[in-house]
Amino acid sequence: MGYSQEHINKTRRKILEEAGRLMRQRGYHGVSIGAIMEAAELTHGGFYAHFDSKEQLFEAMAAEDFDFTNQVRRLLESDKFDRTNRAVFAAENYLDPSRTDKMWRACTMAASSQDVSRAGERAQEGFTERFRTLANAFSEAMGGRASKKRDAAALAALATCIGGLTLAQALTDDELSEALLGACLDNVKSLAT
Amino acid sequence: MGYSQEHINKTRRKILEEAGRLMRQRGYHGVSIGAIMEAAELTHGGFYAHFDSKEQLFEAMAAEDFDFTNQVRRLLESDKFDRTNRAVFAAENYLDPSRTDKMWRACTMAASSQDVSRAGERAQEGFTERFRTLANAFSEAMGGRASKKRDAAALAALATCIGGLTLAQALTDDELSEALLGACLDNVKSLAT
DNA sequence: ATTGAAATATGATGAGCGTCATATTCAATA
DNA sequence: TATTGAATATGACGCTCATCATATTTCAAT
Repeated sequence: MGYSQEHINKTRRKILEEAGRLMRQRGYHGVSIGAIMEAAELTHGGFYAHFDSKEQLFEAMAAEDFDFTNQVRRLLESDKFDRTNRAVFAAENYLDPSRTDKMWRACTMAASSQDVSRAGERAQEGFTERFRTLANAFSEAMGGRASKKRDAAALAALATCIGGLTLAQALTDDELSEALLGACLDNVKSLAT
Repeated sequence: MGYSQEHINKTRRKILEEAGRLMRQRGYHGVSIGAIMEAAELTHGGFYAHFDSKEQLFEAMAAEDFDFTNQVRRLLESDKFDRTNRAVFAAENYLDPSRTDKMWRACTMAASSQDVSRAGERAQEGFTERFRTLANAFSEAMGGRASKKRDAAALAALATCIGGLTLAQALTDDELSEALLGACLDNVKSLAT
């Protein structure tokens, strides 16, 4: 009876993807349920068949999130690039100046972390778990053997990348923006070796 | 006739301060004009005697901003601390774990940069100018003589500090949070020498 | 003391919001 | 094919919001 589980999952995922895209772009309070459902090619009322509330949607988005952050993590974990330092390769990818484009707000950490810090504990917990996973992947993708020191370097590198991209997206001066991204990349390079 | 210029200026500044505090804490869309004016001990209608719109208020806040960022900049520029590296001293101050407290969202760069990146060009211009000033002050507070390399190191250090604090504020795990701040500080130390 | 322009307060408007009650449509099952 | 429970659509609710028109208060200049 009713729709197939596959269709339901697909719809839920579509809503999550559009919600993520719009919330990264316009912020949590800058997007309405109606706008999200419209982007998912549904009507506003049906939303509550998939989520209990807007807040719960944000929690799911912060935790699952089909976004660029996860792409980077997969890149870090892939063993296709082990010839050289994978962490540096990922950072080069991440700090690409074209990411500064307003339409390219693809990384939740660089676009919505401040919304997360204002959200409830559940959203923060999901975000924290994702961050921890990313930090581990980053550390393992760096040079040298596993150590507290390497973990710390990975944390600093992450902060540099995410902070750099966040700030670059807020600057109007393209020259300054690119200088910032370049400086961040250099910093990651020296941290990774 | 009417109120003294001093009183007007004081009121305008009070509104700006409360707006800054509330917007850093709850986000641009999370605060109403009414809430801001109430915090400034005025009523909502009088707002438009001081600002044309909410957007213009945000522009003024991003540009002037009586916040912790400016305190840090003044610390960087002060020559009271020239015995050792002022940049490291400022970073130690900035990356204090107690800043993670939700009530302590004092730095515009670590609390509102994502709102700025979603705002109009005027707000971004003011923010950019403030960032540039801060970056220059940071570079001058670092070890070694002036150079492009030192400027780049200052940019990376800024991204690390601001990114680190932003992320730490979004994490629920205090241990991870402190490890992150510590790793960022270590990174700034090595960048500053 | 009077004045008057500007700051502040009051109240209203129209739009948009999250949520929910209800109706309709769908497709897997019997 | 008929049934049925869930997904989706429609429409409405109460509320909050930014903004503005209007009234009131303030106090420096006269």
